[in-house]
Amino acid sequence: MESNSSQHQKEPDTEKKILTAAGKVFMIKGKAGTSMQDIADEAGINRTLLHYYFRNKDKLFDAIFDDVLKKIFPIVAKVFMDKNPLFEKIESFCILYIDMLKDKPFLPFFLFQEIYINPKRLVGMIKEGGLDTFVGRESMKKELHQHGVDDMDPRHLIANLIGMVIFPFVGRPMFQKLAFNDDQEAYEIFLEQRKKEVPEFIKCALKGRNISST
Amino acid sequence: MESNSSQHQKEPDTEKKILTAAGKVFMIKGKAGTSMQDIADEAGINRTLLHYYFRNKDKLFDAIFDDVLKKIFPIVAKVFMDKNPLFEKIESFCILYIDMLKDKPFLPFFLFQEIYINPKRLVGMIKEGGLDTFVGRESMKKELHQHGVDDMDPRHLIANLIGMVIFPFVGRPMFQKLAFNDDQEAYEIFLEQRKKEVPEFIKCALKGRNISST
DNA sequence: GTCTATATCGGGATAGAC
DNA sequence: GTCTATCCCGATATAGAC
Repeated sequence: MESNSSQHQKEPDTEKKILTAAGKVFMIKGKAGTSMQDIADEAGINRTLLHYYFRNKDKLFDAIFDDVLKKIFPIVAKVFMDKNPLFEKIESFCILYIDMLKDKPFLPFFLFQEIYINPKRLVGMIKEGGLDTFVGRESMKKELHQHGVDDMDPRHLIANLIGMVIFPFVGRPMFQKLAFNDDQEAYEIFLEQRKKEVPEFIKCALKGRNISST
Repeated sequence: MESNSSQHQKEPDTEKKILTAAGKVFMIKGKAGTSMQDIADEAGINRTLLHYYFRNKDKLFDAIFDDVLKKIFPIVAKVFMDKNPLFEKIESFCILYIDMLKDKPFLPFFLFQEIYINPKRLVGMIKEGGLDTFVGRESMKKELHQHGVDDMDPRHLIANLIGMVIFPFVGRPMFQKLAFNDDQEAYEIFLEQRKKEVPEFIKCALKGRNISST
């Protein structure tokens, strides 16, 4: 019988509520800028419960950070590991990544910031993720060659791709204000458009480059 | 005579040292993550001097932030305001921006973060900068038209441009590790290459798009 | 598991001597 | 202008009652 637990709120899962709240607040305010109280407020619970479940702030942050990595790595890896044709990979990357960022816009931000401050994390991260060296670069070069592009380091292509996808999210407040007069709705549409716009841009760039060199 | 000041270290300018140190530390650790002691250590001075010169942490941060804005705005504005041909604007933007970021790699980071946390700043910022509404968009559309591109919102072009330029800096630790096996030197070269690579990529993209639609 | 009360510490800020 | 000493508060963290 668990009828006696009815008074205890029987919250669907306090731990889960904490993780959700912490993820949200940490992402926006950063680790240092976030207090345990902030998280407790966001979760609607007592502050000391955070310690009960996660011992201390560091541990809680780590839990969030690991979680974030688990979500983002498979997506990034897709571009390098997949066996699909180049443009298909790029397209699916854009869709996946943009959808994820719509859900968690601060994610790249959060990631990059923490790694800047604490680069050690990167080492363990990579070993766990099994991305020890950068596989797939040679194969990408080959793919570019098949499209008639021989004079481009694939890493430039990767940087271009990721940069184009990420920017509207990390720079959102500024860009939305300056370029969209703070029209939220228009910006949402813009973000959605980029799922097609970015792959198209890349496709044209590679095609244009190809033609120019013949 | 100022011979009597010889004991006093006669520092070339304490205030300047503070600004330099604060700029560095704030950018890397963020406002919340930086303590006054951190800055004092970086500057090699006593902590209370920071208060003597800037009263409190907020004021010191504001001084840094304003300074950053003054540097970055003219560069960004250049893309929209200039009367040069489109590709020249893009090229000079890339060179200016990349050179600046080589000097202050955390700058976009720092900017975006602060604006995310404190969007109010944006308002005052824009009014000071005189960028009230987004001028230059129509003229950009015209320019694109001259290049045979009619089906592209110039804002996508802007987002692409800025994203491509910024990413290698904000994502540096991760990207350098994953794509360059942490080879610092190779990465510097890569960054330098992007001054040509990005404009070239854009040029080809627009050309490719143009041809495809004819 | 959840709460209240409390210990402890670090960081911001000021006063005042030099 | 620069330093030491000190105040104060906010935030982490723990102990212990329920």
